[in-house]
Amino acid sequence: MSIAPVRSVSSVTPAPPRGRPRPPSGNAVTPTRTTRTTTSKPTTLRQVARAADVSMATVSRVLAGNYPVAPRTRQRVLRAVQELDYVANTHARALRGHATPTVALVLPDLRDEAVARIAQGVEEEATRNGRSCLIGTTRGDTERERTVLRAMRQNGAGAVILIGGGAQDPVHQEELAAIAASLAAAGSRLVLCGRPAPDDAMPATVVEYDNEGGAYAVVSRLLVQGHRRILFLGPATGSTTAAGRLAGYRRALADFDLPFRPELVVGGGLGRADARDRLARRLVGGSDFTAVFAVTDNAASGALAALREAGLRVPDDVSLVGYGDAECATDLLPQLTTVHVPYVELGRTAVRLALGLTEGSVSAADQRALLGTHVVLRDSTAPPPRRRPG
Amino acid sequence: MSIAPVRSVSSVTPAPPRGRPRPPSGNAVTPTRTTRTTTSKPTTLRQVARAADVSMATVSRVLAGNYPVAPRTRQRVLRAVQELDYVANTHARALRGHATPTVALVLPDLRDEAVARIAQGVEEEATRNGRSCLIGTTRGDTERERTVLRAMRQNGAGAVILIGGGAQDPVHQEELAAIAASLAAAGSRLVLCGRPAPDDAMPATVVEYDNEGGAYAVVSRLLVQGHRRILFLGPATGSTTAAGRLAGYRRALADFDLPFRPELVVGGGLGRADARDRLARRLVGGSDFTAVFAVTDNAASGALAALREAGLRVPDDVSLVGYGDAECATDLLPQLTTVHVPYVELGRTAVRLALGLTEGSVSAADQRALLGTHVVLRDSTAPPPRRRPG
DNA sequence: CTGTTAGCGCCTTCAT
DNA sequence: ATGAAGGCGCTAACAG
Repeated sequence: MSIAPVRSVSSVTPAPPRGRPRPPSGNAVTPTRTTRTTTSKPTTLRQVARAADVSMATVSRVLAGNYPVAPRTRQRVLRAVQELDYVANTHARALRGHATPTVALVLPDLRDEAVARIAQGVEEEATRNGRSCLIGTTRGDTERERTVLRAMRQNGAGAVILIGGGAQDPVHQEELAAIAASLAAAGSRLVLCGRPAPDDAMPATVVEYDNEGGAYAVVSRLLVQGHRRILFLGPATGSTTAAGRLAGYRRALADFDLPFRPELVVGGGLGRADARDRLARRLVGGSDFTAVFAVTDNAASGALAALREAGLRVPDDVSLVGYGDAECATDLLPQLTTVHVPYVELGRTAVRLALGLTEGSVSAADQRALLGTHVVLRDSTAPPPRRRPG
Repeated sequence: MSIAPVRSVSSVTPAPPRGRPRPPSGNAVTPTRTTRTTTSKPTTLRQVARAADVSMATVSRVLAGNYPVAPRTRQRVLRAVQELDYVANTHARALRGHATPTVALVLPDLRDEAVARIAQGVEEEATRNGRSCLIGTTRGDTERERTVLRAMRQNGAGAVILIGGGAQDPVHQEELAAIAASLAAAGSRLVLCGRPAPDDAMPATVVEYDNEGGAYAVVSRLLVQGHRRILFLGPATGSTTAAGRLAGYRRALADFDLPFRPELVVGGGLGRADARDRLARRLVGGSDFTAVFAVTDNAASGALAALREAGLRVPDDVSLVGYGDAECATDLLPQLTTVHVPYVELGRTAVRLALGLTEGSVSAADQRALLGTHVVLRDSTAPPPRRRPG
């Protein structure tokens, strides 16, 4: 309910320049630092060479360290490098063939917890392999997605990892396939991460997690505890993610010889507010279920609120499970039983596959990885009460 | 309590190569796509020129579009470009002076919600200005921080934005200052984001938010409601962030002519678990306060759990406020009154300052921006009960 | 309108 | 052990 009223307290303050003028700063910050205050262009190899009174080749060799150089010359060069604060120009180096291929990461929005986790994994594994990591966001806009992907390709990314490119739009899929092909032709590679492969013909590596299996496991858990009427809270269609979870739900029911009851599918979105509203409406006439399987932890959070408002205790009256093992899962009271998704590892794996670092790797052609999920048992489930509440 | 037991459900599956061999795929993905299946090097301008039977300069001009070219030739060139799937080499272009300077982003961990928000802001503003965005994580390791910063500098970043470089270590600060100077000398710039300037002599731009003011505002709010004994839940020292919030708390008290009572400072960390434990212990002998100011929303979440376990209702018995306006603030029941921090805008501003895009900008030297915070009123506060509970 | 030429900064043979 | 020279792919003068 209460959409937060907002009270402005302090306002934006484009601050004045620092109060006191920078003091002369008695000791130089770094002994060897010269006073190069002018905003100038970076030092070049040639300048270093001149300063050290050697040829450019020698400087290069000293820096590369893969060739014998007289100790005395080396010292001189090194000092000049220090003195001039020389740093090699990456572009020139790349041009010469010594490129450090970049790993490009394209994602909808970093504020999404799952996305952020994958991104963290990607970045870690990328730098672990000496690659730097370029990032671009799309806000879920398919057109922007293509633009960004192309930009990444142009930037010479050695691999492009796409998170959440699961748009159903067939046109977009074709474009994506074209980009993937183009990338492949340039010796790079497209990796789809965290979403099932959209098209079997797309020349892309796919890294996904056992979405359906996780749903199956957590619903089975409820069934084993004795629950027979389990609400599915979330969209039955639309996102492939939700569809997969529904599939797992249904398979679990089938394994227990229980019929699938469409009236136990509530629908709605993946978010908290929607879940809360939908469930609250569903609860007006009392509850005809003993457990709720929410498609996401956020939805579960909403469900918890709705249940509580309806006077139902969790897990005493109704059991509740979520999906994703988000931070909020442990913030809830009771702490939420949920399905853990190895997002960070997903990102790591994506990079490994993209770089061809997988042991026992298959052909250089398309590959695929499926990471396991597992149930995290917390406090939101219990056997169903003797008598149905409500 | 219940540290989640973990049940492994499905395991890691290095999947076999795709089942059916790629079908001939009746229609080519893209009409103009030629079959370049070999993982080769990207097409060069020269190849395009040869294919179109023109000089390299002409191709360049067609692509740049800033020079008249005969329509017929233009067509030929364009087709060749399509045909060969040509993409300009960024490095070569950069070398020639047409560099699109990169914005580098250095941060401890993307999984942190606040960090992710800042990062999102940085990325948005960077691409909005035609810059690509390089990212590197440090895990809070100061040495790694320096390494990453230097790497960014070497990568030719046009600006480097550092999130959370608030380590107290003076040695690190000096190193940082040196890097900042080096960056400045190369025509780039270091922007410290979301943390107060560590050293007044550091040649860096600083973007921060009104940390102390937010604390002052939210505590004032409690005081206005009639609360007189307000618990400060969080570290009193150590992090500058917490220190600033404590300062705001104290100033609010002072403005109400109330003494600062050290026994109302609970201590602990910024996280949820610690807050919960500390507060629970504090509550054994009953509560001697009517409100709690938690330094972070996570801490507030922990506090809520502890209060509930102690049989105290929020806000009926005890009011609770947090800081940061995290996602979880609305997930809690009751929804948490907290201080909103404009993290995304912080990131945006950092980029704008870094790129010198601020209107009415000051000298090119150090600048500083202070963004306002504001209280978000939700449901976790109320006037204190008549009689002190407990 | 188009082609030729000369580098951007670096690395790497090839000569000394 | 060091220097000179050529070229990575591209663009911007300068000719035609």
